[in-house]
Amino acid sequence: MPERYYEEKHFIEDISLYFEQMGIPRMAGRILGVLLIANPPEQSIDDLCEQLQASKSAISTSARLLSEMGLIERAPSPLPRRVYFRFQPGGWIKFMRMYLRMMASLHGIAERGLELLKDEDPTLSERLQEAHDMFSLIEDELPMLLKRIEEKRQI
Amino acid sequence: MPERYYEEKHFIEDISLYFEQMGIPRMAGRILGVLLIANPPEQSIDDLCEQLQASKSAISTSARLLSEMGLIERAPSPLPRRVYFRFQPGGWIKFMRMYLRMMASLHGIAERGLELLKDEDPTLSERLQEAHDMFSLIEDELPMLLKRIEEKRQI
DNA sequence: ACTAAGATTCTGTATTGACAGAAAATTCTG
DNA sequence: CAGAATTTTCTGTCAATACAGAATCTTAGT
Repeated sequence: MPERYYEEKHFIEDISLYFEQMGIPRMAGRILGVLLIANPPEQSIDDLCEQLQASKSAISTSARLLSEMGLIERAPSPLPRRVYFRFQPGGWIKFMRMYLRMMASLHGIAERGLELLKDEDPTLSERLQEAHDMFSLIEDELPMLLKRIEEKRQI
Repeated sequence: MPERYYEEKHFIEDISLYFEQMGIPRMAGRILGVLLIANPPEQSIDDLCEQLQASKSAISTSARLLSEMGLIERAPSPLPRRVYFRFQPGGWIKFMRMYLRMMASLHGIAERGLELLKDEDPTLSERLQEAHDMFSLIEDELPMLLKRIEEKRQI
C-alpha cells in the first residue's frame, strides 16, 4: 500500500474523532472526511460503503445528518436511481452558524438564570452577567465576521 | 413546593442538556448549573450531592472535569477537610478559549487535507481552502474579541 | 402499472460511557 | 504519629448509542 493511502486514512479518522468530540457520530465524521478529499468530489453511497467498510444503513443515516447540518449535499447523479453526495460549498460557514445558534441557546438560559437572581445581592449575578455580556458580544460580532468570509469567497 | 424550586431545577437541567450536546457529561452540566445560581456561591461536595441527588464519586469526577476546563474552582473552605467549589470568574471566557483550541485542531487537520490535494486540480482544494480561510480569520479575530471582553470586565 | 435496483427506516446486538458503591488515599485533629 | 473524617480512584452495572442486517419504501424504466 502506498504511503498516501495511510495519510488519507489518518486524515479521515482525525476528522471523525474531532466530530465525535462534538457529540456527532463517528461515521458522519468519516463520511465528511472522505468527501473532503475525494476525487471526484461526488461519491455514491456504495462508494462510501466500500471506502469506509460500513453498511448502507450506517452511511445513509449519517449522510442525512450531515445534510441537515448543511455540511454536505446530494449531487446530481450521473447514474439513475443512485444518490451521490459531495461537500457543500459554504458548508463550513453553515457549520459555524450552527455553533452560533447553540451559543444563542446558552445565552437564553443564562438570562433565565439572571431572572432567578434578580432579587438577590447583585454580586451574585456577576457569574451570569459575564455569560450574558460575552454571548451578546459574540452574537453581535461573529455574524459580521462570517459574512465577511462569505463575501470574500464569492468573489 | 414553591414555583422557584421548579424554575431552578429547569435551569439546571437546561444547562446540563446543553453541555451534553457538547459531549460533556450531564452531571458536569448539572454541577455548573447549581454553581451558577447558588447562594452562597460556594458549595461543598455534600451540598452538591444533596441538591442533585447524586453520589459523591459522580460529583467528584465531574467537578474535577469542570475545574480542568476552567469553569469552576475550589473555594477556600469555611470548614476544615471539606472541599468547596464555586464558579470561576472569567470561566466563560476560558470556555470560549477552549473552543478556539478545538477549532485550531480542526484547522490543522484541514491543512493536512490541503497537503494531500496539492498535486491535483486546484478546484478540488476549494472545500478545504474554505475551512482554512475561515479558521484563520476566526483565530485571528476571536482572541481579540475575547480580550476586549476580558478587559471590560476587569474595569 | 409492474418490476427491479437502490435508498431508507426499523429492529436487534454489541460496545461505550455514566454513575453508584466499595476500596484506597488524603487531610486534618488530638 | 495515630485515627477519624472526607475526597478520590477503582470496579461493576445499567442504560444509551452506533452500527449491521432485514424489511419497507422509492424511483425509474418497460
